[in-house]
Amino acid sequence: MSKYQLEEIEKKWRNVYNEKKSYEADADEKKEKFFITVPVMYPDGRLHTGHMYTWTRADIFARFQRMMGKNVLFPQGFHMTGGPMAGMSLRLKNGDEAAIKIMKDQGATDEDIKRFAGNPLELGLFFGKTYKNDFNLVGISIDWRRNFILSYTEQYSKFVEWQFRTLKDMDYITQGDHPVVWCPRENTSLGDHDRADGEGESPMEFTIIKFKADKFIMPAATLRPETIYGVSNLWINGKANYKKIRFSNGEEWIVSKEFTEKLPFQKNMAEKIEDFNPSEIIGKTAINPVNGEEIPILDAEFVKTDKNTGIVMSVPMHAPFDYNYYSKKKTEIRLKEPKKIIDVKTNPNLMEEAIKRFGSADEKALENATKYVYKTEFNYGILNENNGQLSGKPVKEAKEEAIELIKKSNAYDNFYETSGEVICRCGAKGLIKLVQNQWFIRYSDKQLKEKTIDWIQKMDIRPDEAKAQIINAVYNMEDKAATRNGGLGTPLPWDKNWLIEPLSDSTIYMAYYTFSHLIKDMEPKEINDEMFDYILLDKKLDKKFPDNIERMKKEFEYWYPLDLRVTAKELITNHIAFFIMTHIAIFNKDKWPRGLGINGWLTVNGKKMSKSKGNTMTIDYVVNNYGADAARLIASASNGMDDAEWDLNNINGFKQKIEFILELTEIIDSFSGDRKLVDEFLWSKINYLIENSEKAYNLMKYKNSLNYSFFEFIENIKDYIDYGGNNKETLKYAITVFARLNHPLFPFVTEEIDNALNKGELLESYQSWPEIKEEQKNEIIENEFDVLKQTLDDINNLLNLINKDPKEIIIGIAEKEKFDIYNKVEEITHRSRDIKEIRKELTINDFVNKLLKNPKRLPNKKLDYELEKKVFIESKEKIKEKYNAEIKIEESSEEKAFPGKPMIIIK
RNA sequence: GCAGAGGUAACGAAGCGGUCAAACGUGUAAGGCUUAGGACCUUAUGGCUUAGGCCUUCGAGGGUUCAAAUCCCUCCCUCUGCACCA
Repeated sequence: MSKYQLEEIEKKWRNVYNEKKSYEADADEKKEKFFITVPVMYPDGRLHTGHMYTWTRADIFARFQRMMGKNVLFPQGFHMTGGPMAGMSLRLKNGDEAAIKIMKDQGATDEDIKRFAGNPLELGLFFGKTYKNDFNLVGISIDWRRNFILSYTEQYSKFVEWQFRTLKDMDYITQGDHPVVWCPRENTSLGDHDRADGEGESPMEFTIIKFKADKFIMPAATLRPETIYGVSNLWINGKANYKKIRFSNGEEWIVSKEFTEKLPFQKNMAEKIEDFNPSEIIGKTAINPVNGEEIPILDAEFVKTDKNTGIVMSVPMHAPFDYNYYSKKKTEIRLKEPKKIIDVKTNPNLMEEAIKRFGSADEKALENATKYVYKTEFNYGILNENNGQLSGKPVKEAKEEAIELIKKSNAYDNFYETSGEVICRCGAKGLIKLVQNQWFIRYSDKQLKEKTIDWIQKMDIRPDEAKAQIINAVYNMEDKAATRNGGLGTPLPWDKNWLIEPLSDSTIYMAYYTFSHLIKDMEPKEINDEMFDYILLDKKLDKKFPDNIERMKKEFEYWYPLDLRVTAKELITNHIAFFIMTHIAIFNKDKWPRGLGINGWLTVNGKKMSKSKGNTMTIDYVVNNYGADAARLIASASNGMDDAEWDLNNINGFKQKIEFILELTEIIDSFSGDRKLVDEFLWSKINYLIENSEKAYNLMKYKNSLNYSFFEFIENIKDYIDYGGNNKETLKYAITVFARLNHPLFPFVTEEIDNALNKGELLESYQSWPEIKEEQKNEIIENEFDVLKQTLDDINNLLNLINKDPKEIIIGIAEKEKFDIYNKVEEITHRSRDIKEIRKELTINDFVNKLLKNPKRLPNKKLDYELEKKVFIESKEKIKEKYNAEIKIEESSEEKAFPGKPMIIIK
């Protein structure tokens, strides 16, 4: 009959925790506080165990801190700002079958789906509810009173407005144009997650150089304006559709038909668009705006019209495509020798070399050659004497100056294209829209960066490796577009056409948790900036605030700053950086965040657990089948930022060991022996285990904590019994400590065990973490029991070798003199490991020679002659039982009897 | 491409100058228990070895050191982020 009735146990303690409101925390000046958060969730689908990973890790820390006697606040909010939920709602409204199936698979009824279709918020509220259930099931210790929803909770929107006005007052907000990948059909920006294809592609800026030809302008698009002095001709595709467009300033451009369709997304509308036949201009000349040179306009089929303007400037000596086609043309008509304008010292004939190496037979070959030439020239090229004002500049630095030059000649413009093809989920091809008058947060601010990096150096970051990454992220930070025009969110207070986007309205909301349960009762219109200035920035105002606001201030003052923010590694370069920087920008120094915990993914068979891979398990499934405590094993799957492999096989071993402890708890009264050496051994070990698990918990290295607090702990209890330990007090103490060390990991079953033995208070409710007792530590005893263990191993080995049942086993302990020499050498090793030096301090004999034979294996732990003997004598009965043979323990002067390695004779 | 983090036995993962053939877990194998299977217990799990021994290993190659998985250099491979997107 199984002792581990996990369902009953977990239900029982879940109820107790609920009744006692164990997770609800309020300001209490008498207790030290600890404030921990995990980022808000976007409730657009059911949670699975992969999500659980981060929250369980945070919860373990929260419980650990409670046991250290701290008043712990662990709140959790949701957010519904942004696009995807609105997108899903829209898809449901359009009757998209795939979308409907996704919802149904996650437990939504037809009724629900109808509701979602009209209102994305309904969808969020629906899943939000399931999240609360799932969290409670697993025992995530959240204070739900403080839950709120970004930016659906009206009071919170007031907070965000305050945040943005404050940033604006501090001059951290600017306005400007900004290119984004855009879906022309859905009329919205296309984030990576909204794309059917082309993840990771981004806007790429091309320079447009306006070449005059007749009365027209031939706008050539290029990534390399610095090659302007090397232009030999322009290319136009004689077989493609071109248009002539006129702008309000009177300029007339010749461009591809496709370009005219993209143009409105980035520039002012053309006044007039007419068809244009490229043959009208082929063979005529254009003027290089920088040096006035006349160059021919030539026909080329390779010119693609769906990229850029459809007009290409040709630099044969530095672009393999141009080189290839120009060479061919040269045999048809008379053309000038192209000019070489970039020198690379190590590769004087770079172009020939590239063509030879990659070939010129097809596009692929030419593309590879192009990559090679561009890269080499960019890194090592110098503009030679043919470059007018640019002569002598390294290619790396010439681009900006070339653009200046082109601007001066009134020939500059620019255009954005996607860096690769992007397809929207709706099927439309993505393009670049230049969003105008976009609002930015100035994260590029140098002083702010410096202050932030300074602070990050001082923060507690777990694991340590994450620190460099975060500093790097801040260092490279650019201005962040903070608004968007679609989806859900809080309108920007001074420009209500814009909504504040999700990564910008979620940088300091942790402060809101401290009073979210109080502000909930206020009418949004009662809430104003003055009040937030007073609560959050401690601005002394000539004004008396009502009691509720004083209470909010008190909560904020008590709980803030945030002690630990726990999140997965992919948020480092965006959310985490924004979060720290905004805190530093807005708050006083004593409110800046103190710590971070970063983790990797949860993987199954090496693949990230995610819905799209179909390798997930829902929370309720895991809890119902394996129990909440076992489900929490997830959190100990890894120590740091590396991905953590989740293996259900681990659960069996866990359960079995728990049962062992539960059984021991039940029969605890049957242990009635006196205290012996082996008791001292276990007491000493327990201190070692407490120390190490505490260290591991503090670093959030839960894989290590599990090792110490669980596996090694049980091994030691087993050893204790194996070596003849039989004392009730010792075992009771051991199991009590065991329960407590494991409580953060497995709250329910450990509460049960502790309660059965001690009938005390809840482990969550007072300083229940076991103390380390220095006076119980005894290194030599631990060493001598290692000797015992090692000796038993050796006996096993020998028995395997000789393969017979032993009648008698003689264990010969070395003489006291040998121990003295051994310990002396051990002591000397701390000063010197030079064999010659050690020899000087000893009288040489055979034993000393043997001891010093291998410099790698010098004595390294203290031993004790009396103890070694006693350990074996005390365990004699147990050894006898084990091997079913006569056991003789005696002193031996044989060579084989070594301190820490008794002689073994098997008869 | 740029930036950061990693590569340890069948797998996950500790160790981060000497106690290292390498914790711990999982898997696998043998024996025990059981009518049987599962679960459980014991033992083994780099190679060789009929008395506790020897040899070869910590991505690859060099180097520093009496001593390197651990420190330094070069190379190869994997993961993460690159922003308006949750």
